[in-house]
Amino acid sequence: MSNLPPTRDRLVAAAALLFQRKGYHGVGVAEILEASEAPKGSLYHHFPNGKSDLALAAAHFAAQETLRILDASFEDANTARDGITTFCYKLAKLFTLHDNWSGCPISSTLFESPSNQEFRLNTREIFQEWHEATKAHAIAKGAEPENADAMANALWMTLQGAWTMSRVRGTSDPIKQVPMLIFGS
Amino acid sequence: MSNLPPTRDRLVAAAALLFQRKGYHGVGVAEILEASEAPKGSLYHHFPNGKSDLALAAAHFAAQETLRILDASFEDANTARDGITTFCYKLAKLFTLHDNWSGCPISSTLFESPSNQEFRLNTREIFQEWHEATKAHAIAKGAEPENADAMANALWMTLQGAWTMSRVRGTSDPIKQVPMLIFGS
Amino acid sequence: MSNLPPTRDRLVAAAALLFQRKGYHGVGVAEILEASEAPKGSLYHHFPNGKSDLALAAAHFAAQETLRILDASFEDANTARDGITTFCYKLAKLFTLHDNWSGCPISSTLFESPSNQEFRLNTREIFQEWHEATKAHAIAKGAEPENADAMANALWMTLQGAWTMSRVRGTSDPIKQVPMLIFGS
Amino acid sequence: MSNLPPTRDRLVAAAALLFQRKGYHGVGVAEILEASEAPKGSLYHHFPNGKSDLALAAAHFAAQETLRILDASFEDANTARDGITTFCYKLAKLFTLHDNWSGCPISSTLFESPSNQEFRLNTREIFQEWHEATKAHAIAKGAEPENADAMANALWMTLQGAWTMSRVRGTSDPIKQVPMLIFGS
DNA sequence: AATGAATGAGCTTTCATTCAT
DNA sequence: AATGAATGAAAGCTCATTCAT
Repeated sequence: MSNLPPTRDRLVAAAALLFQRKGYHGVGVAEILEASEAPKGSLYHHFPNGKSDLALAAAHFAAQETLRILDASFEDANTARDGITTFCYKLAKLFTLHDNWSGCPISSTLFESPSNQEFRLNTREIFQEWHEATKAHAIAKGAEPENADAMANALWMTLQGAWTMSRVRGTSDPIKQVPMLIFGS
Repeated sequence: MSNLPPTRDRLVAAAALLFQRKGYHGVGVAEILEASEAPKGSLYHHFPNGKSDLALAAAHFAAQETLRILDASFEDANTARDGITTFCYKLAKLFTLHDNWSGCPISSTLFESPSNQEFRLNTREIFQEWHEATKAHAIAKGAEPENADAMANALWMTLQGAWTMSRVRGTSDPIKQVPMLIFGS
Repeated sequence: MSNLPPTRDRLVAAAALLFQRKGYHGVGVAEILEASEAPKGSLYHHFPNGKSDLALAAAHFAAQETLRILDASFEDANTARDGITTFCYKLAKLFTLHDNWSGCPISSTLFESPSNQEFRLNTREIFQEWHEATKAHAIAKGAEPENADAMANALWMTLQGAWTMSRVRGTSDPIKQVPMLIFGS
Repeated sequence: MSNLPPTRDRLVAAAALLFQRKGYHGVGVAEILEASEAPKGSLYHHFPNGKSDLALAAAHFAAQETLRILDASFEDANTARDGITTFCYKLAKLFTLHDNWSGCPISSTLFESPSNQEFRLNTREIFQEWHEATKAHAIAKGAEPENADAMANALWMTLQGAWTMSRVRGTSDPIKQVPMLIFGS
């Protein structure tokens, strides 16, 4: 009867997309329910703590997606710089696909209220994973460990700024500028 | 003759602070009213379109504050790098004063605003002003125009990322790293 | 199986009564909620568009009630005039029961509705039903089709005026005058 | 400097028009102020009791206008029927000019809430004036006093219904039907 | 595992009015 | 006679969540 993925998965995927575009407080549960074609009562069946549980699941889901893109970017790369450059161009393409609006999937989803310590901790954990993965890829492509660490740090910091700037300017150009900013022209 | 009625000013200042910390949707009008000690009906007298109007006014107010800090940072600077470094340290200090939480006063305030289009227009305008002011200061301190432009671009992009990272990590370290990231160690 | 949830029914019945007496803008949702002993959130569960949706439902509910009174009035009538006269007296009695105030249940409810266009569509539909039912009854009691049509037209137009006049004068006399006005003394 | 009528007159005229179209509760004081280009604070200068005072003034203003139209209609009439027919056609024309929407200027303005005894009394008074004027005109054109009284009664009752029906159907036809309904074809 | 009606606190906004000048 | 800023009660509505089935 249904080729759709299970309800839980649909909820997570829809939530990830919506939170990334409109922020945690900018999306209502009703909107997520409608977008995922999930029945009204099922959210609290799968996520007993409701919206915040769902946001955490959505953030971790999006984090994995991002890691997959990172891995793919380094697959055929000769150098760390190559891998990072490919990664940024893939993100730029995604940004354009998402109507030139969606930002960092994690900070958009989990980061609107200072009082939520759990959100902050999850964000740190995810950013740490991203950092480690990037560093490992750089080392695998021949970078010195110390250098690889600085590179990963510069990448993710600059990328955060680029996501913001791309949203403001309505173009993916800032995201594409990231490699130049961190490696020099 | 040019001094606005205090109520309006109080509303704008309170809104700027709150939006910067909690985001547009994270702050209710009741909270702003309470913080500014303004009666409920006054908001709509001064800002007929309500919360979104107030957010715009708050963003422009915060933008001017930021410009003042920039100007002060360059006052006693010998070089462009000096001025930018001082500016980042002043922002880092402010960040710490604000409970290690508040981010870019503009994107925090306007990012989740109902209308993306209006947000973009106003934010671009403000960022453009910041860019031009920075560039002018750099040139005044002896930088080549072309170089000054690149410097301003790198500053504001990296700073956006640093604001986000500082919020995530709960420390002003990322903001302090900005000069190193854009000028090299 | 076909009995709607009581909450929805209570809302509609209470709204019909209140709108008929005080008009669309003269009744607040809080008043309807209180009269129907329904919790605040239920209204928007059953009527997603809120007050205006409820007013439409209330108008259609009241229209059916009115049709039932019309049918009952013609049940034991020998002639069309008899049926119409009985109908007017029944309405006059209801008017008195309702504190000499309530007017046409449809125009009272929908006249000030936000959208003139939607009001017109729904009111025309209801008035058409009333007209057809009246005409059919008249024919069933032996009236010529052409004559029955004119009779129905005269009845409903005059009755509208009588409802207004009765409200102004605070007495059901104008409603009782209707048969005389349309048939002659 | 200004060819505009005095502020008070502009307020009354604007209010009369707006109330006639949207009802007492359907019009806010802000809307009236804007339509009459009156300064914000002047309403309570001219009408110490505010909106309700203004509505009474607007109703009496509209009542005089209507009387003027009635007088004009009888000026060149040979019979009472002629005068009434002309009057109805003039009103039908006005109805069309007012976007096929505005109803009886008095009941629209003063008649939305049962609790307002003052409004009800003023409406009765105005309707009485209309009735007397009509009766006097009919007698002047040769009608028997008793007949003239019945005629006036039928006119105003049917006209109230016709105003409602015209609004519902979006055409002035019901108003034009009035003479036929009260005099026969 | 799944459902949709029910819930009431809280939201932004509109309202007619009052005040100081 | 005239002004516009100030006012807070009340408006309609949205929200994330809970409940009975």
